[in-house]
Amino acid sequence: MFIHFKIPGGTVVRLSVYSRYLNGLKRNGVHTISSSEIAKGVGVSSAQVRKDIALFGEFGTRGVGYNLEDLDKEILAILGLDSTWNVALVGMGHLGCALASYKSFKQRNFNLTCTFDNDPQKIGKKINDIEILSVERLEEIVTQKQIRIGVVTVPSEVAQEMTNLLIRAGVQAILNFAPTRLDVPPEIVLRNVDLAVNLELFSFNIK
Amino acid sequence: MFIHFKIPGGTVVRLSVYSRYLNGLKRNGVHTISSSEIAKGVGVSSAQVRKDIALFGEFGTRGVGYNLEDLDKEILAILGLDSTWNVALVGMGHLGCALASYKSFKQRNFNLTCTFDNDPQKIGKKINDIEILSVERLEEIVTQKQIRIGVVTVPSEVAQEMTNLLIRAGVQAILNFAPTRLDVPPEIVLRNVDLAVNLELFSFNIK
DNA sequence: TAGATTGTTAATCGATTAACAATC
DNA sequence: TAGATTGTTAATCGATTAACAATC
Repeated sequence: MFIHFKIPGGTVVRLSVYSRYLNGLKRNGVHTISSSEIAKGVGVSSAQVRKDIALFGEFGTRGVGYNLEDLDKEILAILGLDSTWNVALVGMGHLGCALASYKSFKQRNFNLTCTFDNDPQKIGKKINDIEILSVERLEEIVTQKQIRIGVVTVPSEVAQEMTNLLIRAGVQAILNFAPTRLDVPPEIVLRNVDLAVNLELFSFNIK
Repeated sequence: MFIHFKIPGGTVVRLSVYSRYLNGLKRNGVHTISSSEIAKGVGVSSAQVRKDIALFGEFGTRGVGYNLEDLDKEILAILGLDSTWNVALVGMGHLGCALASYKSFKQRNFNLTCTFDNDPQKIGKKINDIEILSVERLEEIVTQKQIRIGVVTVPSEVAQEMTNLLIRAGVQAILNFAPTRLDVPPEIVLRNVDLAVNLELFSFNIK
């Protein structure tokens, strides 16, 4: 699929939401679903649903709706979830362990291939069947396994260093949980998950 | 401060970012800062910085810039971070423990007052000086301590049940990490942190 | 006064919503 | 044919950017 125009960021987030909603429905033997049913299920307008989907092609039938299974497959393909993605995780503290045991990842075709830490106490142990390896071997192994996505759950002080290692090993996207600004070359896709910001939106809203 | 017009959601997120940037600067003895310096520091346009700030009042001096300390205090007050917020956390698995040890919360005036779990093995233990209590006591204690913010880090199956308990106990805002849609009354502020969505944005972007 | 930078208005841009022709 | 629902266009809404008068 070649998309040569700009897709709004919001559309991609919503497609991800639609996708999980459709996944949850499938087992009930439903075969057809309308944009307004999806809209109701996830809390957006039906026009929004149709617009988001129609950006990528004509997947529905006028007067009828969308075939559930087809639509599900199409959206998975749009999101790139029709093939497996290998992921490397650096920093096996509490947050790293939490992510390593997170079942939704595997369900959605993300394969946590290897995890790293620098604590000799942790190296060699297994979390969820994945061995914790020494960061000394990070570059070698991530390169060798051609991993394209890295997750950084180390303390802020070493986050940049670990990021550099991941980039040298060839990852293209980095999900950063350390509360610090990372410097990455423009071709690397960086997303920061800031847990503090969520609470600050609350204090603003309910103060 | 009474704000009687609508504040864009993006503005609040950016104020939170400006605030942490200003906090990081203070020690260097800088007294004045311009919108373009802030803009450069956090990666937005200077017009955006001025617009965001000016929504709440005239905090700068034309021809000069903003007084660093004053601006810092004003933004903290806007975000409601000039007073302490008590927070209750339900579910002391890996993610709960990770959040309980997260230092930025305390730094930003969020006080993790109590944590709950239903595992007898965990109840009574301490994480970061905070005792883990039985969920049976949740309603009683959250009510008594007048806690207004709840964080849900339990498995999806019990997330709604724990949410109901928190709401009955009087919390006004809920931060949900369980990958499930929660039903809450309209007056409750709900935010969902979806860890899977971040990876799906990657697979879309780099596929 | 000349230089700098805010606060604000107007212009631009982009995203959402409404409406409806096309079509099953 | 009548009823339903998509795909798409046009209208609306909101947020960002550009520009500049006000002011130190």
